[in-house]
Amino acid sequence: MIRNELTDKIDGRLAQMLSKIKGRDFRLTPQRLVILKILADSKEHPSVDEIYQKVRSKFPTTSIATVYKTIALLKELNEVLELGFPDGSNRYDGNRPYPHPHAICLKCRKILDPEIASLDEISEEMKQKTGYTISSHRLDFFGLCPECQRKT
Amino acid sequence: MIRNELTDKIDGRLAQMLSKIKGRDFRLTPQRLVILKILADSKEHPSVDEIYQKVRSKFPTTSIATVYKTIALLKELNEVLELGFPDGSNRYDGNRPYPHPHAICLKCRKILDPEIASLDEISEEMKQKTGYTISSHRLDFFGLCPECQRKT
DNA sequence: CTTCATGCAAAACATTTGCAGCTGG
DNA sequence: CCAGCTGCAAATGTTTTGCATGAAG
Repeated sequence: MIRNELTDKIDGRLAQMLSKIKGRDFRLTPQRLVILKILADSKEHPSVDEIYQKVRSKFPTTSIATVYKTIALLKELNEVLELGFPDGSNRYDGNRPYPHPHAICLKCRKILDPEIASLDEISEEMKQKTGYTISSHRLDFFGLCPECQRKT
Repeated sequence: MIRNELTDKIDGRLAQMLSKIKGRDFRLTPQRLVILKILADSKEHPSVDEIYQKVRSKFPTTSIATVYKTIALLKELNEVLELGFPDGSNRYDGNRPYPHPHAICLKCRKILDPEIASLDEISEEMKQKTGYTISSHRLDFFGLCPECQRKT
């Protein structure tokens, strides 16, 4: 069996999701399992429709309501991060379900998750200047990815 | 005539919007002027519906389509910042129509615009790590405002 | 006068909900 | 078994669009 850091991490995410599901009396249906797998390995930050199409390729009668309901469940369990956009083109990250910065290409919509230091500093400064308690954040940078820069 | 830094700034924003409007062959209707004024002085980051209600108190026959169309125009002219949220509760800032950080209360939805240093650093780090060109960003912190903390 | 803007209603979307029937545990 | 899930369709809520009428410049 082939094992490496990457597959271990994905398996870890799926296992984590499964344990949360079983923790309460939620059920593991075949459709749900497929959706969990897609999201656990969601480096491309898929949209609802992309998830829907993938599930249907395995279970053609699946309804989009099931996809939405499963995502809603995972959001409740804090096992998926929702990246909402004003135009409704929402994207989901089940691989890193906690707030983190994104680089978003305005042309091809590719999303990267770079590691950025010093976010804690800003968070602290924010607390002090506003008096708000900070429980989460959203940090997105918009521009052109290297590939789309070349094509322009 | 009473003048101070604040009213000057607001008047400045309105004047800026008006000059952009007249710059091309866009027309200045009474409804449009009211919407511009509301947005130029939008420290509360109003929603579409809040703007709609205010305009209707002055011009009762105004349609919500006109509000949407005017906002779309201002977005094109880069004279309003749209803060979109996944649940469709979008908010607008015509006072500072450029990207800047927000502190958003999860309970009462009050939004503050604190001045935060060192965002440029992060932007630079982002460029270097992703290879993206960065043309804009979005930085929101979510938590409870001081008032809602007291009530909890 | 000649566009462009308004206001209305319909359309377009994404997402949610209600419910009968199905099924995982 | 039976509570929870699925799939369908209808409902919801927001934003957009088409078009006839109205008004800014």
